[in-house]
Formats: sequence, structure tokens, C-alpha cells
Amino acid sequence: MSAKRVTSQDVAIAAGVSRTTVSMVLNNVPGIQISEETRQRVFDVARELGYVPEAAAQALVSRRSQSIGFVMARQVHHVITDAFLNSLIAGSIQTVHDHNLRLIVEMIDPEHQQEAYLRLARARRIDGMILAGPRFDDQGLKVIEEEGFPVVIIGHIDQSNLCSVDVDNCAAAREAVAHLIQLGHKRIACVTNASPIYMAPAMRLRGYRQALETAGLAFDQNLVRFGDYDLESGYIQMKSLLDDGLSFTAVFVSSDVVALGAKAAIYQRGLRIPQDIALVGFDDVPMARYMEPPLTTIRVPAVQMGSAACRLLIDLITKGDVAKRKITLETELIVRESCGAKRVRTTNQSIPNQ
Amino acid sequence: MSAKRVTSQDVAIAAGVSRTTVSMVLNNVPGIQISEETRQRVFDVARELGYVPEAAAQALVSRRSQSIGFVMARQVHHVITDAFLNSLIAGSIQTVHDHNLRLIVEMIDPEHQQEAYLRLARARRIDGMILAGPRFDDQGLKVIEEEGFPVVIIGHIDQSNLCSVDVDNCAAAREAVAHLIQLGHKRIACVTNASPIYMAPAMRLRGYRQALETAGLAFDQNLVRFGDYDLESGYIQMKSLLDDGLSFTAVFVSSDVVALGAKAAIYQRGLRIPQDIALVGFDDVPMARYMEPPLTTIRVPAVQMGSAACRLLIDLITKGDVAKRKITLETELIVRESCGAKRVRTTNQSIPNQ
DNA sequence: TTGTATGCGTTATCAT
DNA sequence: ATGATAACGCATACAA
Repeated sequence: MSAKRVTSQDVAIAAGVSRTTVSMVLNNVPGIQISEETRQRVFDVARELGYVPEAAAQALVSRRSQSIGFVMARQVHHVITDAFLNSLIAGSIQTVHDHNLRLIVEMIDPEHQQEAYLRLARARRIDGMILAGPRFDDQGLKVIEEEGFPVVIIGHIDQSNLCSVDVDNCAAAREAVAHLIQLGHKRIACVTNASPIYMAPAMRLRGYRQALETAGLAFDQNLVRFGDYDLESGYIQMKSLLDDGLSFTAVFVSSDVVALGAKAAIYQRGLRIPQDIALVGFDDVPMARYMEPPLTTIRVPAVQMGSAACRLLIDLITKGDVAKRKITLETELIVRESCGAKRVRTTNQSIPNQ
Repeated sequence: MSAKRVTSQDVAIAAGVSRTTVSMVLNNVPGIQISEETRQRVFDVARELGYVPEAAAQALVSRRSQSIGFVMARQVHHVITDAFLNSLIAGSIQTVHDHNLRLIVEMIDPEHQQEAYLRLARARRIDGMILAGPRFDDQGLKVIEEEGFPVVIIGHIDQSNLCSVDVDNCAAAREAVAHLIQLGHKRIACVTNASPIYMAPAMRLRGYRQALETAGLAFDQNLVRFGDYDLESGYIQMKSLLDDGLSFTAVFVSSDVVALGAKAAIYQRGLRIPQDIALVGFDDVPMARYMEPPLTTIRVPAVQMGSAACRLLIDLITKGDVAKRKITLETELIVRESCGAKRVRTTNQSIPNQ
């Protein structure tokens, strides 16, 4: 706190060279020739003195903050519950570290502060930005795109040339629902992971509908409910589905977290899974495998998405542009026991090694 | 990207005043007298030009980065699974925002990079740091403490005067286990949330032991297993407990996440909860309430802990010191159904409103 | 091979 | 009430 800062000047003096030399050596400037001896001396002195370049000074002159923003357009209680975000962030931090960068994590209320993250960019606090889960109508995004600020969105926005990484939510949902249909279900309800003003929920709903139509099954709006990212919404929507006395034998919940809430409502009603109601989720969050019964779901490579988004962004920042602006990662249907697969209960079967 | 930056100089010229005036006005310097007219003009021009002060320049001269670090000493897969961290981070971001600061989130491998966060501090990239879940033997922490860098740890370290916010893990664990004992259980197993080289797991284990001793029950080392933060570890440890053919009627798992894994092992063995084995968790993570059966657990105010840690840190940074260096938040035993309370299955009972 | 001079955008200390 | 000037710590083009 009090001890005065060690500057490159101090290192220079102690090593008997100029500040320039210190800078050159420490930054390992390529085209430069400096005697191995001096080079070593500078290194030694720097380490001895505990010299660490001041980030602000470097940023000011290099016009690079060496940190990137990760903004999630979610309210607090969503961030708390959403297990998917963890993985996105973990993947991002990891990748960012490999490139000697840092991650500034922002949480923006999607209702009110749509342009809040503009300040981050304008203040040059970040060199680029990852935006998780955008809305259709995000205004700030337009501005930022026009200004050419490096952005990668995790998710998808129609008619936009922004860089993005996503999965094919529609196809994946189709696969999940087709699985149900193949098992003989004809009345299949749906609880979305969130409001369809967000892209992913909208696409997953579309996939549900397409699967129905492909199989010649009627789409019934009454069988569709909108979740809101968290457990409670799943519980509430499932309960409402049950309360309405509609007949259905399966339900597609387009988020594992929401599905966990839905499951509670089903059990509370005294119904069994999968015997009375088959359940299929989406995301393959870590806990899905440990649910009762283990949840059949769509695996979304969350960590890899965070990681891929970072790599894309870093290319965008350093190279100015990038060959492939839209990356789509693969999903996979993971069949477990919530749709009626046989339940095995022998001692030696191990869940972790699946 | 390409459009040249708007500086305070530009604003000054456009408004027909000096840079000093611009700075004064925009920063609302108290003791200064500037005509309401110029003041307004500066504001207007600044907004019109879209002027945003450059963070690096401000940081360089003010010696404040206006951002704080949140470092979690965990490996990637822990961050992915640990629902508790979400809440800590959410609480922190929220509070930090209220003070116009940002959060740089770091993930440090506790094995290798113990001193990695030193660089953040030394480069003045952050003004202070929150450290979640430290180990006994963290070396970097010592250094940082000596240098007087503002740190708040979430958790606790013995014989340290560092600022911290925590709960009384030992007392809470005692309460949880006492609950089991009161219900008539005499053989109670324990799966910790993590290795006892971390403080919280160690304290929770101690509480378990104390409760046993208080009740005159024997402590049996064979009944104790160490989890590792995630679901899988809970599954594995519970399975090993079951495989060893030990007799016990209840298990205290000192983390809800780990407990969820343990639950899966119990069910897989064909045992019922709570009829065959009573289960009590720790943390009261959001999903605890939605587990099957709803999990009896200790509520830990995670969001508030993140929030309190930030407030403490901000005081430390701005005021240099703080009156109360150690904050202990209250926990609460939440009795649900995993220990044998009656199960109600009427239509109108709603979980969310508990 | 090494050193000198200049600028990055702000804030703050002085004069005026 | 306002304006010139000096730091802040670093990188770099250019000179030696």
C-alpha cells in the first residue's frame, strides 16, 4: 500500500541500462539484438526488485487493456440458478488465461440497462466482448456492431453478421421430441427454458413443433408453457399443466434446470417418471445424470462454447477479422432413464463412468 | 475500431473551454465554481460527441483501476459444478455495480498457481481482491497481507488478521447433525464437501464430531469420507460407504451438491430416503428444495456473503481500514423431507412459497 | 547494441 | 471562473 512502486526506471538504474533496454528485454521484442549478458542482468534485477509493469500505463500506450468482457443479460436470480452459465464462464476464463488475458464479468438487467455495456467498450476497459444469451431486440448491440467493436455472441441473432457460437437448438429439440415420439408418445407437452423473446427458447420451441408436425401429430398451444430459466418456473409451469387437467404422457422441457423444477411438480402430484410421464431435458448440466431418475437430455458443450467464443474473439481482436464468423457446435441426445429406458439397479453399475 | 477516439481535448475545443474545465465539470469537483451556462454546455457537448473518459488514463493518474478481483481457488470442473460460487459471484457483481466498479473473475488452480493473483495486484489491475475458499497453506496470501494490499476472504483462516466474511461452519454442522440425533439416529455417516485442507470442510467435519460427542455417540473414522466439491465425488464416496457394508441410518453431507451425488448412489442401491437412510445437506443451494425428496439442509446466505465481502473490501480500499474485520453471517437449519418429516402430497401445497 | 525524446488521455497544481 | 503545465509509467521511433 505504502511502499512506493517499482518502475521500469528503477530496474533500468539498478541494472545500469536505459528504460528502453528494460522494456525491450522484458517484452522480448523480436528484431532486437541485445547481449545475452545484459539481457540476463535485466531479468535478474527485475525479478529481484519484484517489478511488474503497471497495467494502466501499458494499456494507455498500447491501446489494449488485455482484458475482455463477459456479459450475461440476466437478472441476479437467474445467474444464481443457471448452471449453464458456470460452464460458459469456466470455459471462457480458461481460454482467456491461456492468452494472458483477464475476464471482466458483467451482469446486465436485460430490461433496463441494455446499453450499459457500451460504457465498458467506450472506456476501452475491454478489448472485446462476449455476450451470452441476447434478446431479439437488443439495441446496444446494434450500436456496438456499427462501431466495429469486437463482439462474439453466444447464441444467435437473425439477420446479423455478428460473430457467434451456438448449437442448432432447433434440430436438437427436434431430436429430443422425436425420441419421445419414437417411444410411442402422442400427447407431448412442452415447457420452454425461457421467454421466446430470447432466441434459444424460441428455436427450441420451433424444434418441438417441427418434430410434432413431421410425425403428423397436432400442435396444441395449450400444451405449451414458458419457463423462466429457473427451477421455480419449471415447477410452476408443470404444476399449471397438471392443474389444467390436460392429457399428456410426456413433456419436453428445454432446460435441465427448469426440468428439475418440473420434476418436483410431477412427484408432488404423486405421478411417476417415466411410468406416468416421460421427461426429457436440454443442456445436460452436470446434475442431470444424478437426478431421480437420471435425465434423458440433449448435451450442449457449454465449456467448449465458452472456449470457442473466446478464441473467436481473440482472433477478431488481434487479426481484425476472422474467416468463419459463425461457429456451430454439435449436440447429442443422451438417453438415460427419464423416458422409460430400463432401470438397472445392480451394485456394480457406476453412474460416473456411464 | 477505426473512428478516432473522442478525448477530453475534443470536448474542450468543441465547447470552447479548456481541458481542465471539462475535467472539473464532468467529475463534478466540489469546491469549484463554474457558471451554470458553461457547465451545461460542457455536458451537452460531451454527450453529443459521445465522450467517455479512457479508463487507462484515469487509472494511471488516479492510481485506481476501479475494478476488483474475485478469485476462486478451484479447478475448472469445480467451478462448473459448484452452485455455491454462482451466488457468491452474483452477490459480488451486484454490489460492485452499485459502487460503479467492475469485477475481474479469476480461477486459480490451487495446486500450482498459488501466487498467480499476485500479478493482478502488482500490476494494479485491481484495487482489491476477494478470495473465495482459501487453503490453510496459501502462500501468496501471506505476501499480499504483508504488502497491505486490500483483501477480503470468503471463508476463514486461522491466526490471520485478514478481513473475512464467513458463517460458523462448525456450529451449523453441529446443528445439522444434532437434528439427526434428535430424530433418533445413532449411526451417522459423514461425507465432507471437500478435502479438509480447506477450512470450511474441516470445520464442518469438526461440527459433526462435536455433535456426536455431545450426544455421547462414538466417533467412527470409518464412517467419514471426503468429497471433492462435485456431484461425482458425492456419488463415489456414498457408494464406497455403502459398499463397505457399514451400518448407519443417516448421513450428513456437508454440501448440497455433493449430497445430490450421494443421493443417486443411495437410490441406485435400491435404498429409500428417508426410510432407509436419512440425508442432510449443507448450503441450501436453490435446487435443494426441488430434490427428491426435498433436502433438509443448512441455509448459507451465499448472495449476502458475496455482497458483504464486497462492501467490506470497498471500505478497506476507500477508508484504508475498517472497524469490524471479521463478519459472521447467520445460518439456519431448513427442515424439509429428507430426514423423515411427513410427506404431504396434496394438490394445493406449493413448494415455491414453502 | 544502447540511449533520448515524445506521446498516450487524464487529473491536479498552480497562476491568471 | 478559467487556462497553462506537470506528472502518471510505459513503449517506441529515431538518433547515436
